[in-house]
Amino acid sequence: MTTDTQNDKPKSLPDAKLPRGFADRDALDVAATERMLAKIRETYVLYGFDVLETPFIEFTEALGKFLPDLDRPNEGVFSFKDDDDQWLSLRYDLTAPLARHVAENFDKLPKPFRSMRSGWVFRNEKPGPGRFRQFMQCDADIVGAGSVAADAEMAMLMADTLEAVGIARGDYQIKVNNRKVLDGVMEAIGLAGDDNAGRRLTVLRAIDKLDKFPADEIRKLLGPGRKDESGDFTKGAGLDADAIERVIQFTGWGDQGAGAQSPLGNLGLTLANFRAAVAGSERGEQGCQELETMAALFEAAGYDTSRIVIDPSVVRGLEYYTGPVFEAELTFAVKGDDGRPVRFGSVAGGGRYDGLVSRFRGEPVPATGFSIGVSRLLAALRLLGKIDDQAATAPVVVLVMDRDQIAHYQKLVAMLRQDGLRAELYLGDSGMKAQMKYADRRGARCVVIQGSDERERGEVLIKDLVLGATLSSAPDRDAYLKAQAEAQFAVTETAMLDGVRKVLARG
RNA sequence: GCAGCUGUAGCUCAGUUGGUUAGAGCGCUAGAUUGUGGAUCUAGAGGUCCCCCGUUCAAGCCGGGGCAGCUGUACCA
Repeated sequence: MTTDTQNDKPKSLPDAKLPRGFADRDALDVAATERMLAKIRETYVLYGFDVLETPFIEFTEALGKFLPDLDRPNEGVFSFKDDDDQWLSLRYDLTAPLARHVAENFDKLPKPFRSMRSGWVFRNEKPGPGRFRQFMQCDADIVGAGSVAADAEMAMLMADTLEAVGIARGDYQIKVNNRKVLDGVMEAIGLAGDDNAGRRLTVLRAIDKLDKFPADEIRKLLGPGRKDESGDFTKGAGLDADAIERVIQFTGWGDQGAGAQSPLGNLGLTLANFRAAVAGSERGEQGCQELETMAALFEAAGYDTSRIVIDPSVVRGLEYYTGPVFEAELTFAVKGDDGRPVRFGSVAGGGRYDGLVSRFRGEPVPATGFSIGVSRLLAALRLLGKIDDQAATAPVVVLVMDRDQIAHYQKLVAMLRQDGLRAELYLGDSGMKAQMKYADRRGARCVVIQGSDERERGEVLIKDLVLGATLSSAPDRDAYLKAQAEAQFAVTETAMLDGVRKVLARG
């Protein structure tokens, strides 16, 4: 705000640019997003969820994102101080606001409470491909249902929703795991207790990277650590060889029929692996039991392993998930503009978070839900060419040949609009050639031209720009004009609507 | 955050061992075409060589420090 700095460089103009991670969205983007959102919402509604809308801004405290031991919000969250010195934040997901809403209105709400929300969320962190600082999510959650039947329903809804937006069966996979199983594995390798909390996190993070790195790289992360290709070093969990192999074994690497790199079709074998890995852990056994129940529900509802699988590499966020977790991934390769494969990560994810509402209320309130990354899903589908970017019907452009006749041109435009045709008058200052160029850029199918000759005869000239474009290879000027005559024709003003419609109907 | 790489026209990039007026292609604007976009030809506009400091008679080029972007990695509700 210092005017001094501005005085130093009086001639410097502000850079017209956006902070990274933010993007403008044009008419095509907006239309495609709205179409996709409509399909997602329709599916959620079918499952009985009610729409809820919450504000972009909440008390930072309500979102629960203060830095540990600091009187300051987490750096990943956009935050500012209000007049009354309270920290406010832009929401970074749609789950924390739901927890606040439920806690605030607990007595009024029917329970279990089925809620869906969609909208922009904000994260102050480094963006990447398919990763923005403002992006759209669409959530569905059930609060007040502790049974894994609710979790199973979430996984099935994820599958149905992805199919509703046009992803074919087989092109996606819903992966399910259970945090209790992971906790059990930690116990089994001797990482129980508060002392080992840090190492447990490191191990879980390493497991989470199974779909990113080969098994040997994971071994390094579980053991001493790993260098990336730029030579940067990541500290490992420091497990001994035995424990490393137990973890790797749990994930199913090297085993047939289970694990991230093996076919996931055999749920029985996967579960058997899990049971072996958590042997001796009560919590781990409970997790296995839950997964088994869910698997039975999937089967009964007709969701086979081509849609929903149990996958040990799914970890999800480390902060609040307490039971089943799920994640949706696209299973086909996506190539970027440069032809290199793009890693998109999961397009949807969620799980059981029994602690989130009880944070506000001292009593246990079970909840489960998931979130679809609408922006990311759209970006992936666009790269695949699966978004039919049908432009909004391009306008008919009425050219201005004689400036003193603007009123009359306006009248022609009004006639088109009254007939329901998207139409506009050229409002710039340039000559006819530039006006044609303008119409071309607008993607207009045709233009309406009226010079003094036509006006005297009470006619307009309608030019088909698409047809006109195909006649560019005329050998000489005469042939060019002659060919052009086929692409443009004169009609009386009263027949203008029919003429324009005729051209538009040419497709 | 950490590491590596890269910053020259709107875009993609050349630019010699440091040397005078920094170039190309594409794009843009206009003319050739009584009043016609896309092709061809011609002309024109457009630059703080990322910023600052230093070395030098002389820096787009060399040195130091910033900043920004890209990639990897970390974190990710």
